[in-house]
Amino acid sequence: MLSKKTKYAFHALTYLGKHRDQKTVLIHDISEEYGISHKFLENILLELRKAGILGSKKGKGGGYYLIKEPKDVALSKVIRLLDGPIALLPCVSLNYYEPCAECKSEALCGLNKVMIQVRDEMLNVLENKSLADILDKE
Amino acid sequence: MLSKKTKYAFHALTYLGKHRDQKTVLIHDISEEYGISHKFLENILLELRKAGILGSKKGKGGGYYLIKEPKDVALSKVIRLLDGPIALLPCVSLNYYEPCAECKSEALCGLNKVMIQVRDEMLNVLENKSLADILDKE
DNA sequence: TATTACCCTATAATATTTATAGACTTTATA
DNA sequence: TATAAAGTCTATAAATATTATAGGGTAATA
Repeated sequence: MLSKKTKYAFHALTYLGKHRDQKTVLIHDISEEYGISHKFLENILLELRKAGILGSKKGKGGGYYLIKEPKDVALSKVIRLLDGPIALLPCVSLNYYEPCAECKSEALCGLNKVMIQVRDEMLNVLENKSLADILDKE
Repeated sequence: MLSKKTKYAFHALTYLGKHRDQKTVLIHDISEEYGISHKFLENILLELRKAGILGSKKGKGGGYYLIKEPKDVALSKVIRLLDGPIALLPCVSLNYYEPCAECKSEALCGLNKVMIQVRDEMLNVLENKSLADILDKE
């Protein structure tokens, strides 16, 4: 399951996407809208900014804004950023690969093979759907 | 990511699948083979038994054995049993449905729609692949 | 009837996730 | 230029979930 962090990130991005006409949006406004702790959200937005998805402006009149086109923000990117691997096993993760501790041989592991399929099916959706697809439906 | 519990369950099932010729297999043998804590594994096997996947026999000469054909043990069943929902959001889970706390309207939620797609793609593999597919490759 | 091996519940240890705190920097504007 | 607004950053606390252990109970076998 996606963590709250990731869900909150999607909510924030949706809100920012809907308010692209404004120069900036306050953390406060987003946290109010979804009932998210201001400080918790702060950390999330910071990560999104460091990843180049959001921009920010300090000081009075400041806030956050989308720096990318919604269509260029793949859902997979957001999930990986906040939650880490999308794959169900570390040994089939493209971005966070690690061998499985108890596994003797990846080549001979039947689970490994199936989980590669699952991963690819998931990515097929998550890499090709973007913030734009979410915004469309709201 | 799958929990250790689920991974251990798959290992145990694989081991039991490979030793179907024997009447029973000791917890001990499985825990040795994969370096899993005996007691931890015990709880897992118990759950698999309660779910009707394994049978057991008490006393001397006892142990566990597969009660179903490997092809009839869908991977999705094992994951749901030990890990809970396969879906990435509670609001799109078929077996563990819950509304999302911060979500105002499921019908208007863009994430909801995409995550249904992801779930279906995952299930497309996990419902149709079984223990038999894992055994094949080992 | 002694021994083996699973049954079951409770609890402890650890790790992860979620949330909070507080001091700091930048910016607008009165 | 003083003040208040708003994001920055790091640390830590609280809550929750996962992983592991403990120990007595029950059934089967020889």
